[in-house]
Amino acid sequence: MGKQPPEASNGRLTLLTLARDLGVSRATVSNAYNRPDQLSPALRARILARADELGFSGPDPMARGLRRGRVGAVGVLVDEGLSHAFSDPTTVLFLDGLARELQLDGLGLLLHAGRGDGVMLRSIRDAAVDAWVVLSLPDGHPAVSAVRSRGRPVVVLDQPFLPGVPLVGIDDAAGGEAAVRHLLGLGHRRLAVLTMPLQAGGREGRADVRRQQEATYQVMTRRLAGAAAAAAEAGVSWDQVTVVECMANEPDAAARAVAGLLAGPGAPTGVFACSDQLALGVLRAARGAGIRVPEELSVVGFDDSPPARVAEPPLTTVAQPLRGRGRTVGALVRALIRGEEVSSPAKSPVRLVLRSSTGPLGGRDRSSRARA
Amino acid sequence: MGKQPPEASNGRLTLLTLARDLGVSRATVSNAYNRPDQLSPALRARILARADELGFSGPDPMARGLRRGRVGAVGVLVDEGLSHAFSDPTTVLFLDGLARELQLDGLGLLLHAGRGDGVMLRSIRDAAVDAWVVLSLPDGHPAVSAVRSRGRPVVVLDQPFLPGVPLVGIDDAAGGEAAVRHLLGLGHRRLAVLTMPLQAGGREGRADVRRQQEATYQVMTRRLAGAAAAAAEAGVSWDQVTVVECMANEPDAAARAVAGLLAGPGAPTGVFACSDQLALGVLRAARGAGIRVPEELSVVGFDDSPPARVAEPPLTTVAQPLRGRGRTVGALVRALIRGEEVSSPAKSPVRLVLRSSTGPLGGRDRSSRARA
DNA sequence: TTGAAAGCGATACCAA
DNA sequence: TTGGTATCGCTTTCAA
Repeated sequence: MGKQPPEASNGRLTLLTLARDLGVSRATVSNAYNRPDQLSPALRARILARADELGFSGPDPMARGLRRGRVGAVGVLVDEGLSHAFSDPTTVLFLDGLARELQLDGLGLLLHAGRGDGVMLRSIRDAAVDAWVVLSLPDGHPAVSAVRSRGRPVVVLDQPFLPGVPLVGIDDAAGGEAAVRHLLGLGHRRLAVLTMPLQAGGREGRADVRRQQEATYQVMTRRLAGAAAAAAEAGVSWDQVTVVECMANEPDAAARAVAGLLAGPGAPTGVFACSDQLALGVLRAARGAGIRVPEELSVVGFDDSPPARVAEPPLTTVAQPLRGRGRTVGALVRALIRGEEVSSPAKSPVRLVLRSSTGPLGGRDRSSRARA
Repeated sequence: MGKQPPEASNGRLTLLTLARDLGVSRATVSNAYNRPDQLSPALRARILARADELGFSGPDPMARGLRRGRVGAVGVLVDEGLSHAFSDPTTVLFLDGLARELQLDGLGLLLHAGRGDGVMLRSIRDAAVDAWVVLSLPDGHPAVSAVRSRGRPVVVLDQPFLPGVPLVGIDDAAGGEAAVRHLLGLGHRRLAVLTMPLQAGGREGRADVRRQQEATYQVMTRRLAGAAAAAAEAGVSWDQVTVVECMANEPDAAARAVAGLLAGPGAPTGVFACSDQLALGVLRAARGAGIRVPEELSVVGFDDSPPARVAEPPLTTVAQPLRGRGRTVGALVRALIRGEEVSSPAKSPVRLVLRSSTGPLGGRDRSSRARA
């Protein structure tokens, strides 16, 4: 007796408390929860029943986690605040796919949002997780190195590229190229490209080539490169293409950013927005300015998110698998946690979906466009 | 020596490894991380620097969690899938407020979504969290009891009511009442009320009084009760009010649910939708049917979510603090984790926000409404 | 099928 | 200011 731990000295219920109560060893109780095959069904039932009576809800997750080396949670790093992230249907669908896949192994999602300030870094350092998912963060985001130093598996969505870390991405360049080629094919020559923030803390307005090259969001770099390639192919100089950066990946930001552009002289007749969110903003701005789409203005989006389908008019856009990428990332994470080696899967192909937000140049009456 | 643990036998880096390397005790290293005031700045700097060199990213969260009895995470229970939950701006803003508040104590959010199936219950049982937030779940949702039995603090948003568990809610009845009274005040007598699902797994279509009473989403019960009270006050029998239940709290579901209603004879001239999401669906359906709002149809929403402001026309709606409720819940959770006693705060007041989706009966030409 | 004992890695007393 | 030591609650060989 003397050697035995004090009887629930704590008041808290533990495996041991329960074992004592039932007159069995803790190992047996543990097995009742973790290895049903290691004891008789009858005994197991008795244990579980008694546990329920006593209000014992199973082994303490922390202790079990320490012992087993796994907690059953995956940390997810998202840019900016939660409301920012979740206001983007693209992210939401990704997370949904990810959550579903991870649930297969009973893994939960631990969200970490922020710009990489001290608080965020601390909470990354202290988070009890088995692996990490980096959700499209810019180069140099402090959270990324914080996560890497934790020494657990990491999977990156889209960006940043990290040597030795599996990355799930798409062919962004091909997407940008397809979008712009489509506009050019319709006869448009006065083009504008709308980008999400090119660096942490976006800047609104024209982005010159230098700003484009300094982008820390590689996804943007690649889509722009694709767009430029398509332009070059058609003999359109990239300098003639107006590249406008938005403050955020939100319709409002895009609407604000293009308002002046659409109204001015020499306004573009074709716009490639690097996300559907931005494209929706362009549609809104056009509507506000009385510009008809697609008769007077063609708009191409990117993502093929649900709102693209119900937009007015429905958006021509570059489709990428949204929920599917979540599942892909989830599968990689699961494999890594199991200790398997994995490498980045091939980039998902993209596909231009034609809807009614694009049309031939001068498809109808363009005179109403004359203003000022 | 003999008694000392093996030298990093594991290969893994621990406090002890580092302590040995530096020739100090583990307590000192621990203090370097957790109690800077317990050692000289110089020593602390030396320890941290060496840790960085060695790639030691701080104390193991699980071990620390076990020892301290806290992990630094809060479990959040949401209905249905993540994509469902996040497609509702109301939820997103709530989570944003919650996350911000919890971040003050370095607490992360561990998401648990689902209908309460075995997988969800298991992951609740195994989740390492310090407290729980229940996000508007119906009575009898299995996850709720799973969470309670975990014996950690719980805070409920809106529903279900649990004795002894703090709940943050609003005056739903007053909201419903204000909405319907407003419609009645404008002269509307042919009314319809649109509800979110009344039970887990909604049903689309007319909800008779019995169905209304059997609702397991108490929030709906209360809003309907408020609406009924306003009707009674104006001498309108509740039987004359068409109550339609939607399959989900989404515009599409609402649009589907009311399509027939708006077209038919004796169509309502005033609709109270129990959420902005639903109200947006009504606007869409009306537009699709060529019914002008507010000239031919008045629509009141609930929540005052961001889309309500930019809707066409902007929605008259019952405003409730969205992000603010997240902060409130977060503050309660923090207090509970600190071991303080808390009780439910007073219900937030609601306030009817008048915009342009409502107007007097027959405000303009109603003849165009004649059909069939 | 069951039980005893050895850690998992860290924290927080209490001495020194 | 620093170091020893008990303990947090559980899982998992290994014997019985």
